[in-house]
Amino acid sequence: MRISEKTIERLSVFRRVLGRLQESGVQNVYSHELASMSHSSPEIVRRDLMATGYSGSPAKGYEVLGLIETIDTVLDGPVEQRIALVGVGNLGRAMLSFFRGKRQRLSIVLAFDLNPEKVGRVLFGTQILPVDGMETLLKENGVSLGVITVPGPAAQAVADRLVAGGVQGLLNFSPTPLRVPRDVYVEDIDLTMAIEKVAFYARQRARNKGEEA
Amino acid sequence: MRISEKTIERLSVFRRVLGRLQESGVQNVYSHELASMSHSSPEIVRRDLMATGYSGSPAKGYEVLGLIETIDTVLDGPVEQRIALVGVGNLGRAMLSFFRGKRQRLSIVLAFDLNPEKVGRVLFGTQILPVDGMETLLKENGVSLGVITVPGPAAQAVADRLVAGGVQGLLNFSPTPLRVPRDVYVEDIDLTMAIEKVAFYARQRARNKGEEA
DNA sequence: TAGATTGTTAATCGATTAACAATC
DNA sequence: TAGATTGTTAATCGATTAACAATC
Repeated sequence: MRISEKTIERLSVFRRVLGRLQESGVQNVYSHELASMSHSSPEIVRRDLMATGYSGSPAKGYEVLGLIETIDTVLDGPVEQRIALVGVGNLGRAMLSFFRGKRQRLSIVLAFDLNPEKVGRVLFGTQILPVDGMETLLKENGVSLGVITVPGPAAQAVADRLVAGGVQGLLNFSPTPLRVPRDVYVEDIDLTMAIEKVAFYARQRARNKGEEA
Repeated sequence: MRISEKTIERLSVFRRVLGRLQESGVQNVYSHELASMSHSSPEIVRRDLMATGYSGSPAKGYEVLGLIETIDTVLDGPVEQRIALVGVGNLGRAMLSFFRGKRQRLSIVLAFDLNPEKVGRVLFGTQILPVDGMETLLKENGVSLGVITVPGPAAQAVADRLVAGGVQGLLNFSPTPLRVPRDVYVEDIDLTMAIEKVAFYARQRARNKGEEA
């Protein structure tokens, strides 16, 4: 079963909505309900849920609990995946606090920083390590994912070391497009771009609105 | 001229690459060069640049300086847009430091926080304000964009107040899908989702690799 | 002029939407 | 049974890719 990138993103949103439903004691949910709660369309919901292999019933819709388990299997996977974070600035700290205990099989186990003053401190349960023996530590700890929260100019060097340490996926917050081997997956989150995009569309909508009136 | 969402994203990446080229004293650049430096294809680059209305020449490619000016006109727009940030946690601080003086016509002018201990402090040149009179302050300062960096449960209430204050675009870092009027643009950045996506694809690629061998 | 690159048009691809039979 | 929703197939839409004439 091939699951598209967009489907993965939406499953993650559905998962969160389902979590809230479960807390509220809701046992079943229809596609159109899930759609309206997650800014999607019923068709999309049905299609995405089908992709996970989970089936609903025409009478009761989808079982919340079963669906959560199925989505978790898809998103989290059967094996544990360990994450290393490089760059304990504001953004790095945000990621550490965000991710503490969020997912069972997905956790940040190592945090690195170049600054000697930060090294040795413990932040959100994770000790900050020096970048010196990074490759060895990554391998020893079986780290397979990396989060890059260093300033732009340092990003490529960090990526190279993470890859050398055996990392298979990267979450890159630097604005630098990274060069990595083909079999390494990179997800870029460009904060500057995001706000520029918001600015552009807000402006455009305001203009359209003005033209309508 | 209608510019697609993806084109806007890529223009932002091109803009950054062009900035580095300019610093290096490069005056002209070909589509295939820009493509390889920004993880794109020459066709995409040509198409996106055409959308901005800027023309290259077969002999020299695109003028770096002229292109930068054109992209800035598209991304930044002709008028100043002011941003308010709500939630001065780790992520909020990261955004404040990130954005300080990055763009001429795009700046975070107000920062709000619920915590009385944080209120009054000055962070990265911005004074932290209480949420009490938010709507009035937003209007007085002509704020048109909002950045939401509060925990999930508080996000909807914050969005409502920002919209009431006249904001036309939101950058939402909370995992809560926001309900806003149609004419307000919302860009969601879901950090948990991002890392789940990386985990999923890294796992998938590792598996594909194993199957090939 | 020759060669590479540009702007432009046509073909392909994938994702979304619409339509409909199957199911509880 | 009737009605709403599901899984499935066909049609639409948009973006990417490929092909090619125009240009320096």
